[in-house]
Amino acid sequence: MTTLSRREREFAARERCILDHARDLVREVGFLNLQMAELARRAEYATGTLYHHFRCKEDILFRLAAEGVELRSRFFERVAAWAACSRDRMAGMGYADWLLVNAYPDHFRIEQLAKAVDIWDRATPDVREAMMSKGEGCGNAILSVVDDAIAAGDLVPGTRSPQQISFSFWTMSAGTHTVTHAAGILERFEMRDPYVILARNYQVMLNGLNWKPLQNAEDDAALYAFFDRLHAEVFPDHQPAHRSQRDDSGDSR
Amino acid sequence: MTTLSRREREFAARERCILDHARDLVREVGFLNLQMAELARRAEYATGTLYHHFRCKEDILFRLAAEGVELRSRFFERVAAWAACSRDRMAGMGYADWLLVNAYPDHFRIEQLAKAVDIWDRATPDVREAMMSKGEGCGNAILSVVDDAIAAGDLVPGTRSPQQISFSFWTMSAGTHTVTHAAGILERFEMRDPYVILARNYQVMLNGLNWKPLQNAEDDAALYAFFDRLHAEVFPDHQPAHRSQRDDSGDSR
DNA sequence: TCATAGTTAGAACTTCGTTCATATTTATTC
DNA sequence: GAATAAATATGAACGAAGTTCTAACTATGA
Repeated sequence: MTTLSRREREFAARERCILDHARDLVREVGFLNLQMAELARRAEYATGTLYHHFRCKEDILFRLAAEGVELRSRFFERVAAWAACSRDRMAGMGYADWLLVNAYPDHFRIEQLAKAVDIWDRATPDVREAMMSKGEGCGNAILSVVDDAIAAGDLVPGTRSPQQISFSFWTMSAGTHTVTHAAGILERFEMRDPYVILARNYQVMLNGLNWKPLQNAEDDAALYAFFDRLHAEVFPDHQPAHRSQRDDSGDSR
Repeated sequence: MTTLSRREREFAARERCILDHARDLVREVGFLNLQMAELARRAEYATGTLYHHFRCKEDILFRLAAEGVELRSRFFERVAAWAACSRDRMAGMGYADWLLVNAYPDHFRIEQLAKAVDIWDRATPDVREAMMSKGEGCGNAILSVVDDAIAAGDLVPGTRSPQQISFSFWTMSAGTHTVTHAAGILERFEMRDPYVILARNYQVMLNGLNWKPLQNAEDDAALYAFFDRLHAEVFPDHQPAHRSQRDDSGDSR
């Protein structure tokens, strides 16, 4: 029993080691340029050993993607459970995504590549499934906020389903990631702090949906105060994503 | 002179042939699974011949992407030149994107893959640059509508730059594409007609920005009337992207 | 008809992802 | 504690696919 679990521990540790080195390598050279032999060399194992842990190269990518997706679910769930009005909680989702970008700067590219059909098809179905299921928390968290808003009377859904309302915010976040991380875009279309703009867009969208309490979407001071409050109350254990307005320390991507 | 231009014509025709077959193959098996030898076989040329036209596999992808990007620019420019109020022209951009999806159903995946860093880095810089420059019309068209709106007094930019306002709509469109085309997403999160939702989101965002004339974002009849008008006046030469409300023919997505 | 330039062909080369037979380590039994 | 068996690690070898190279071919012009 003890011996078995020790083996399991060692196996898990080795897997962790491989994944860590894989993450580094993906960041350095990209997934397509990642060589299994080089990964094995860095992790100090033989190439064959890698295949005792992962059935193919793509599975490694999916395992990396799963880690980011899971963290995002945790972040979203924290925001959904925040003791704040429904509007602030929805606005907080955009910020949570921003935090994730800081925690795993290259996560978006990994996730995007994993979901590109070409690579999707090559991965093992159960590894793929595991990655997707880690993301279920995200959708549920957002949906719960919409439901709360409707129940509290902050939002009148009208002809829209809660799913459709969630979809709206989802596309804004996904699009901001896409445009921000796509090669050669931001350089051309000069755009600073895309995630601040995303937060503003959330406010505009919330106002457009008549999601109470309405707020002046032009008020940057209020927006940064919101960031400060959200960070202090929900993510005190993380570096803030935003640079506080009166403080020039901190990082903003 | 004549001989030279005939040669050039033949060369161009061959290139066209290769690109057409490449587009088919990408649709069928994906870009990563596209084999140069198979492409050569289909186009009825030798593999070596392909390399007289394209320096590497990735360049083929970028050439395909460029065609879609160029068409989108043309679509956006048409909408920008439409004799309609600034708000309708901005709302029309979302519809133009939808038309593009119908014209080149697999374009988004191609463009997304091309812009993934891994592949981006492998392509020849000038082919990459050519693709990007085809897209300049898009940004300019959107920006011109924002500028017109401000000039006409339909929109008060406040603290936002015209670029930032364009960015908002851009992220919504890009995000809708991302979510719609990513493998395994829509199947899970059941969502019909994502581009209709995108159009609604445009209306919500326009209202949130207080972009005049304000419109009831719940009014689907008005939305479909807008689709009909836009299609009739700007894209009479294309199949409509939407299914008309009283007519069940036509395609949606 | 011959020389030249451009084009095509597909075999050979190269670079990986993956596999597999062998070596090694660990666990069990006498 | 040595011997056997099972599990695991190893890296050379394999095979698939992108790219290159050179010999053969075609068309043009003198």
